[in-house]
Amino acid sequence: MKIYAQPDMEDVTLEAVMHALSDPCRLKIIRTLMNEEELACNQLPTNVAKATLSHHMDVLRNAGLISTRMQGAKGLSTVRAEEFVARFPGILDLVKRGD
Amino acid sequence: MKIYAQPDMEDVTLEAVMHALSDPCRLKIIRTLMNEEELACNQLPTNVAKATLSHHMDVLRNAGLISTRMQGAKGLSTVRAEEFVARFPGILDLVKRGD
DNA sequence: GATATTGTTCTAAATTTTTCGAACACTCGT
DNA sequence: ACGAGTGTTCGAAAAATTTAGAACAATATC
Repeated sequence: MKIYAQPDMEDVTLEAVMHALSDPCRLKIIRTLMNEEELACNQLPTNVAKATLSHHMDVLRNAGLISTRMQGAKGLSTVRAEEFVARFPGILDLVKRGD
Repeated sequence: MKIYAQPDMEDVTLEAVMHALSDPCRLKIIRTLMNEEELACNQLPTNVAKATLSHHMDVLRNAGLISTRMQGAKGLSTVRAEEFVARFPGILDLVKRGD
């Protein structure tokens, strides 16, 4: 069973966050997860191949934006909202607003 | 005399902002400009060639982050702090904090 | 056990970004 | 007018990102 490592929020850099959120596909993923609680990859609204999506999820994880837990064969992901907001206040509000 | 067009802040997208601030060189430029008021390109702390710097300044301008006015042969740039904060609250504070 | 589902990893191609040299235009000081 | 300084633009190389097909591992379902 795959264990997803997530960085300590302390270790996440603003640069990594900015990069993670500079891609339309990843932005869409985060926006979706902010509304829908916990979702598996195949519930996410993308048109990319699964290998590509897997990569995007990795970028988001490494930027401290999401955490993923395995439930059976599925990896359920959520936004690390509370922690993230504590470290980078403002960002998620802007993402949510989305304009 | 070169006139620098700057976008209406309304037209700036979050994605463009995120991209602009995802580069270490550009991040450093903004941080410097936040402390130093108005600076010409050659006052900025970079190790890149001038053509490269010119490109970075373009990216920052297009993301609504800076404006540039000509004074003689120099282009003096400043952060569009007030406008930018009004549209994207939180971001500049995080950039300034810089950790 | 056989088959489908879920998602990762490897490898590589396509695309985008970053970079810079050289040529150019403009301003300033002399 | 000349030379130095400032920065843009063109053209192209280098580097990083995005993308996906195929093989794979693990779980779930029948």
